Amino acid sequence: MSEHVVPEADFPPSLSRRYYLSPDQPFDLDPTLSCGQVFRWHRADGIWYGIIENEPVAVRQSGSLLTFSGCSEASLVRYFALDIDLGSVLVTAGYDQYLEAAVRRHGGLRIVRQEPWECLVSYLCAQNTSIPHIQRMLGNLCARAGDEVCGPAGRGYAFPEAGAVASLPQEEKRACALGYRAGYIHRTAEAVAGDPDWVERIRQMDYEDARHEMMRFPGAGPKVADCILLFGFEMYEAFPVDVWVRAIMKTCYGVGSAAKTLSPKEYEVIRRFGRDHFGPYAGYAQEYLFADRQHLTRLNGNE
DNA sequence: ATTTGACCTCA
DNA sequence: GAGGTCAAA
Repeated sequence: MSEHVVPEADFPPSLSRRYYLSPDQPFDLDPTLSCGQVFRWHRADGIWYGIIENEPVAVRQSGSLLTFSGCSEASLVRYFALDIDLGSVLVTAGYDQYLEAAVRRHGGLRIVRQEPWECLVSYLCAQNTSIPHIQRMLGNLCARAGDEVCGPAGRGYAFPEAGAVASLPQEEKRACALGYRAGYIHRTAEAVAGDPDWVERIRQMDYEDARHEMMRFPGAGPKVADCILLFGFEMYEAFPVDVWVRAIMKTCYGVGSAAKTLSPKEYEVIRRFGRDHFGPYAGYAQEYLFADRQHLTRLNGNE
């Protein structure tokens, strides 16, 4: 697994820094990093390894204590969104019985602040496949096109800039197991490399306009656009609808059809319901419902 | 304007 | 068939 951050010399790094969570600041590393919002973290012996701002980072949690190394406290707080008042977010998001059950089982899950470019590529990869495959694609891409980075927490690969992705030879891309997504990623990388201000432009738009703008990238449809705005741009009203969320919304809220495939029209109906029902933090509600999918899709909806 | 099938890869 | 998208009916 050389594409991941690995500790130097095969023994755990000394996690020299400490951060204490306050009692009114719920946070849990495990559900946050394993819920499927990020794909480049991995856990070994109770320690999570990943990259924040191009630096290898190691983090461990025991209760309210976070021990970590490789980045500053400010970077850690920012990345894991520890400055967000999760309690009031979830109250705002409409605390119904389903959300309550999901929060009970996955408490402390936070939406992390991903880099927009990495987030964009990640969700182009994420269409129509499984999480292990997504992890493999991104790991391959970083190992082949990203710079190697070292630090006190270990070593790994930075996520490659758009220019580096665009200029990665065709056969190298194929070897990343991107499949037909390679074409999307190549053309999107070219567009981004030639438009360095794209992030600032999106940031200045409201959610609906940003969504429209995101869908101009090849391979970015409604689902991908909503994921990037939610995970990469802090637009918490975004309500991505995948097959799981669709099933949950049907089972628990009676929204949507029984058709085999999810049409653009039905996507609109469900995301609008989500936004209206859960409010400006609908995306947070979506993450908790998604995290609890195996439970929620087994309900009969009549209780 | 809506619906259908192909698409890489891996399970 | 999968945590979709696109282009062609």
